[in-house]
Amino acid sequence: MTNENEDQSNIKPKHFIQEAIDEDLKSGRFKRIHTRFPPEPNGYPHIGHAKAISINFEIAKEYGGLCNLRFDDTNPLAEETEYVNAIKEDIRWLGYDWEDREYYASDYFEQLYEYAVKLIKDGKAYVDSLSAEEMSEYRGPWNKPGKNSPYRGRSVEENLDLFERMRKGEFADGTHTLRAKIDMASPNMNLRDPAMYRILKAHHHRTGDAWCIYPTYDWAHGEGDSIEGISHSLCSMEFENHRLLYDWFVEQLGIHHPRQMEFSRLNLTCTVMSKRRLVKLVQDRHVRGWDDPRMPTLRGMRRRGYTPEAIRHLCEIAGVTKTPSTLQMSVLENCLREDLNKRVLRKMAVLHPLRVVIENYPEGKVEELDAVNNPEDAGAGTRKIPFSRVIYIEQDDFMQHPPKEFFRLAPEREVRLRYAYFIQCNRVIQDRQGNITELRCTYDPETRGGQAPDGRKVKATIHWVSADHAVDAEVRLYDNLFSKEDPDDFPEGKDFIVNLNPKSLEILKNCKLELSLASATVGERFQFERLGYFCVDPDSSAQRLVFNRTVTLRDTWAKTRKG
RNA sequence: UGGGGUGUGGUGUAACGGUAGCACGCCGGCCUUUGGAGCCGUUAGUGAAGGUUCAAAUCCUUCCACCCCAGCCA
Repeated sequence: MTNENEDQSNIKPKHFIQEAIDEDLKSGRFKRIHTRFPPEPNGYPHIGHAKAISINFEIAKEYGGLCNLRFDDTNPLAEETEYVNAIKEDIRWLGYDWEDREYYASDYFEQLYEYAVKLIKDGKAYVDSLSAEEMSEYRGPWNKPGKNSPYRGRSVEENLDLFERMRKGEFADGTHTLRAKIDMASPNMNLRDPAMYRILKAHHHRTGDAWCIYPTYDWAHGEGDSIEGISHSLCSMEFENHRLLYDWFVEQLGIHHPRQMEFSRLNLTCTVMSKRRLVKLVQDRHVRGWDDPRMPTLRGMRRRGYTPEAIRHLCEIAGVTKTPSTLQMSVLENCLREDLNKRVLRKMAVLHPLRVVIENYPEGKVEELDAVNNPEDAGAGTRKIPFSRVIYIEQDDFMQHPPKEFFRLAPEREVRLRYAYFIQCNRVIQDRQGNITELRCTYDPETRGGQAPDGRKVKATIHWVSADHAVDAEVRLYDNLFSKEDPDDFPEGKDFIVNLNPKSLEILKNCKLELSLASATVGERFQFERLGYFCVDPDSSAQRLVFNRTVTLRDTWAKTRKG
């Protein structure tokens, strides 16, 4: 039982769409809330789409309403069944469910045709026979009114006849269009007699060859919303200019009138979101494909190891506003770490192995040491890890001539091997080029488990893997795809490709993992202690494990090292 | 150039005429068998100029900046 005055600070403020919905419910404009997510099946969803998905589904949930999935498939030239499947898969992965409400704009083609006939009969639509170029000329520029098409005055009968023959396929592509008769002088370009149908003798992914005229977005979208009984049609800001037209169509038809509201899209630093740019990255092989772990596509992020929870949380904290904005990648990374830290098992893995021989440890001896699976979750328990005379540590964890802020292993210095013993470095072995190839150390048998009975402290704890028990693996390290926060900030005469981060992918082939990782399965996520979060890539086989680094741990040492 | 929209610390977001708050980042400290996590603290903001008011991020006026629109794309 909570007291209403108890803690006002925990009440989440409502965004402008929620406030509008509250009013609409209060005024009786709508009795219940029904939203929809309306993707065009012409590409793979990315994190920007995740925001639209989450807004629509979350609002429906919050108000006890429903959210439909509706494919906006009015352009057969761009759309494919492969994409509808991909979109469904990604929405489900994000954690949203449209139940049996999977609709298609193409479900409404017949109804739309009848609506169009009604508008023609009412004298509100006409068949135009201007070419695309002519139509553009007649439309005029922003600051001057357009001119009426010479065909604007056709009789209802002639329009009806022509429109029917358009449907029958009597005319070639592009020879006629059906246009709404609104106002060629409107300052809003969308109202200058917008096209409603174009002739397109193209195969549609669902209706096949049944149609050779296809409705435009403006003509189909609001009507689809209306047919489905949508209350709030939420879309991104670029459709704000279309709202007058949206309203005009449903008003003329006298059908259920949903309320369109616009919010600004989600942008992220160091990546690109536009379809055109994403296609270029894939086509020109700057990435391996749509599911490349560096891509902002949901399949890319999934492969990288992102959790749906982290993505949903990002959408939540990004907020819903009309302000154009770009979130910093660190916000996403923080959402991810927050989520992964709580639930993921810790393992030890050495990415850049440096061989260490513990000279006073008996040859052939193996001990099983206890390690904590997740310090954030006592229920995750412990595991045994093998320790022996030869181990690998991270190359970065040793410095021959350490600066004073470095407190890992160095000559004559003692550190703790996590969950094992204190070791001290006695000798550095180098090859002819001066590369450090091996360390000779001694351990203190009294420090088993990591504590010295004499109370002696060490300044660092480092991770390690027993050489004889190590699992070999490939690890792929990812960094931002673009090195510039804004990839579109490029010199004149160049394009965004110049801002690609040359170090966005680094492949390590000789990594040593703790034994228990041998049975890891594709998609499983772990924290490699002191390094970051990693997940098993589908490229893994029984012979060879492949891990992706999802995100690093926060690394304050790396920061002081640079600064 | 016409229309539509948006301006709050570096970034994102609160405030609905009454103490400019939160998150990420940054910087510093505590703690630590992960230089992780956690905890504490610092820094920094109302696009500009006028006006109304006891009081303005909020209301009014003017200006400035940025985004969207001239597809038979969505």
